[in-house]
Amino acid sequence: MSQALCMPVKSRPELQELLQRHGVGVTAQRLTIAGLLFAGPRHVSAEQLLVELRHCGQHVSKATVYNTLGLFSKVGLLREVIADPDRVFYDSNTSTHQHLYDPVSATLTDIQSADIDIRVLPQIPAGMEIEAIDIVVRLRPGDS
Amino acid sequence: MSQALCMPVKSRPELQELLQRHGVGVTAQRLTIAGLLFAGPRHVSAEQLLVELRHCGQHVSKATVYNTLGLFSKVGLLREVIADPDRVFYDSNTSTHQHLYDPVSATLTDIQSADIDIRVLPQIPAGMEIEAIDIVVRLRPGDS
DNA sequence: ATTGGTGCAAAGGATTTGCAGTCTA
DNA sequence: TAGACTGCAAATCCTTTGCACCAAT
Repeated sequence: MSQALCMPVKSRPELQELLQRHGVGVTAQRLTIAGLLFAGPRHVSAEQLLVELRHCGQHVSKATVYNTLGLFSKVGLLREVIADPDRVFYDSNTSTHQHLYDPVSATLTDIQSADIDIRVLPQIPAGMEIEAIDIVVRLRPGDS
Repeated sequence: MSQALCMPVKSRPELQELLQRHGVGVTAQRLTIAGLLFAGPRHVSAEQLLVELRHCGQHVSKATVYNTLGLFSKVGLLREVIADPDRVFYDSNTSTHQHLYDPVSATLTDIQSADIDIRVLPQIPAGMEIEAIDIVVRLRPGDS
């Protein structure tokens, strides 16, 4: 993680606006986390984020990391990705796209929308509607 | 769960063959579990299966349920479905198909292959190959 | 002052593991 | 009998919660 991502929080008014626009109260911890996540497209688990924060010398408690990731997801700043039974990943790219998953390195990668073409028209049970269509292409080490 | 599924295990030689064919040692507990799962297409979590076993008056320990589901998945008798961060589902239908997931009732439903059309051609990282393509259509209560 | 947010530690729930006893082949 | 399998409980790991303290309105 580059040093730039550890930059002090006050110098980033655009992050404050981002949180406010989503109805999220602005706090130092949330700005720090936002600074790490919204610097670009990222796929992180709570544990990974916690480690990054420690590397930056920032102290945010584990509970706050979980609460913040959950909150950000709820308001649409993040997208939860369920690809591994052992941990939830959070994707800072909330636009519609799909994923490649390598269970060995526990790494998610985006699939470019040009590389995937889905048409789903299942019968949805009465009173239900589609919330999302999640595709995970699971990888394994090649034969070669 | 119908009474028939709780039927004694010894009277079902086809299940013994099924396990043997997959290189799995035959034991009473595995036959009991197989009897419940392979009576038809099913989507169960470990906890649900444990409850069913109790209803049948069969006693299988929690550890054995987990171990057996893991073993059956490894040898291809079951397919793991990662749709909910809180529990793994096991699908007794191992042929290629996809799922609808209702988080409210924690219920998985098959999507008929006629109702879905996918074309994926992502760039796979060198030395990797596709293990599986998993699609989960996530449902929510309708607006109506 | 009141409300919301944070930290810490404890609680929770799913899954795994260690080990002694039991069953299969 | 030797190796595999099971049960039970304890241990783990991820995540949530309870509660006292701090910050902002």
